[in-house]
Amino acid sequence: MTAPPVSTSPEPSASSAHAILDAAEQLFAAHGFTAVPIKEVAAKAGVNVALIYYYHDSKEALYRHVIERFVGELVRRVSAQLDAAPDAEQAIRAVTRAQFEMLSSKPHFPKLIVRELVDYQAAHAVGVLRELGASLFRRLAGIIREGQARGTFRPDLDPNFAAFSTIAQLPYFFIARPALGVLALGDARPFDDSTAVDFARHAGDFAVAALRPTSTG
Amino acid sequence: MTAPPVSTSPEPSASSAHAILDAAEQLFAAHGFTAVPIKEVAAKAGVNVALIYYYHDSKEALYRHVIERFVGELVRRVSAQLDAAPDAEQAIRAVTRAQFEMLSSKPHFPKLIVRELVDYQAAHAVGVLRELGASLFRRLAGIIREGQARGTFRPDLDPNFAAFSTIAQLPYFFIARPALGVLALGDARPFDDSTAVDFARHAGDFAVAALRPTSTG
DNA sequence: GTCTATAGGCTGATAGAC
DNA sequence: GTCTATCAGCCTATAGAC
Repeated sequence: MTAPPVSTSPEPSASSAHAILDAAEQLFAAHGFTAVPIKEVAAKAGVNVALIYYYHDSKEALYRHVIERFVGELVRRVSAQLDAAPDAEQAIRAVTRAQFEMLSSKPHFPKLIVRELVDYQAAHAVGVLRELGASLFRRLAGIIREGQARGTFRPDLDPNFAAFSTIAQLPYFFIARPALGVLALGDARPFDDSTAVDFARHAGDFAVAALRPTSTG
Repeated sequence: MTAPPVSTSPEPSASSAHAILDAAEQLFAAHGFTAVPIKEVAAKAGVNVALIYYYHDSKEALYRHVIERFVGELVRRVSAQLDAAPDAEQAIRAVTRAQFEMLSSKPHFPKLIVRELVDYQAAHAVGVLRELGASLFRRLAGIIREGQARGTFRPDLDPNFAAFSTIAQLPYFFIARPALGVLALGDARPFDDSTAVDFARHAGDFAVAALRPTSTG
């Protein structure tokens, strides 16, 4: 999870390349693409501005590379969790758990994703989103559909919609987190980490509860 | 809902003031605060740049005024829907319905809200968010808590969390909408309006299903 | 209230030395 | 690979005429 020690003989530069991507990822997530001058990326990465243009054709290309890198990691992590789930209900919980691990280990991820979604019209990451969709979203929807066929899940919910309602909870929680203290408590203090842990468990519970057949019908 | 005809005798300027706010609202939502030059706001509003500084102290002040205006309207609309709901289950559906009406009548709203949330740390709208929280979120959580006390809702879910899971669905749907076609269908074409109507109904169903007691426990 | 004209700073990007 | 030096353009904001 931490940056691995890089081979020091032929390409002593690879660490700079990583540093640039890391700095850009954090800054773009925190303040947005246009709000961050490359000068600032360079400063945070501890390199010169010109070096960024050595690795990337333009500021926008840098942004695209950042998006591609982190969406790739997101796909890998969640896929691994899904592979290990024994049944449909466990799979639902596995998805929210994987989301939580991802979001809390890299707290700026949801911001980046959401910024990308909001700016989508103008945007960069279509190919990368297609990959994300194929490997994750459709897989989750398929699991729900299967559960419905076997009778463990209620049949009246649309599987695509249910999948979306399931995955929407945690990203939106992390985005809204700074405002949540105000919303729920009338207080400016943001929720602490244990609240996030609790909400992650809740998100699994909520989705499973929605998918189970009801007594009242 | 449309701009009301303004008194034309003493202040013929009020229409310019409105035009500026309208233009800024749309542009900031579509492209973000830093990405939009005031020059562009002026052009879209059909006025001169200097006039914007006549009404607003700075670009950031203009942004704050935009946020305050539309959050006020959001609060008013959702409150009205909640007032009319006869019972807890209807109230849940009323919230998602009000969200849907708001979001589809002003499609750029969720973008603005989310941008504001993402940029929150640096941010502007604390007071306005507190108002939103008091009148809407806590009211919804209270309704859920009441339903639990009466036995119509399952008691094991946290009322605040359940309220959040409920309201997260629709904003996130509208934000992710341009990507949804890709996610679900592997196709770049975005969902049409009837899909949004269907999802709004689903969001109510999903939340109510999650809150009802289950047969399996 | 509304405009024209303009200042001054910062930004993305490149050329070229090492 | 990495840096120094530099430019042209755009951006926020103001002064002042009408």
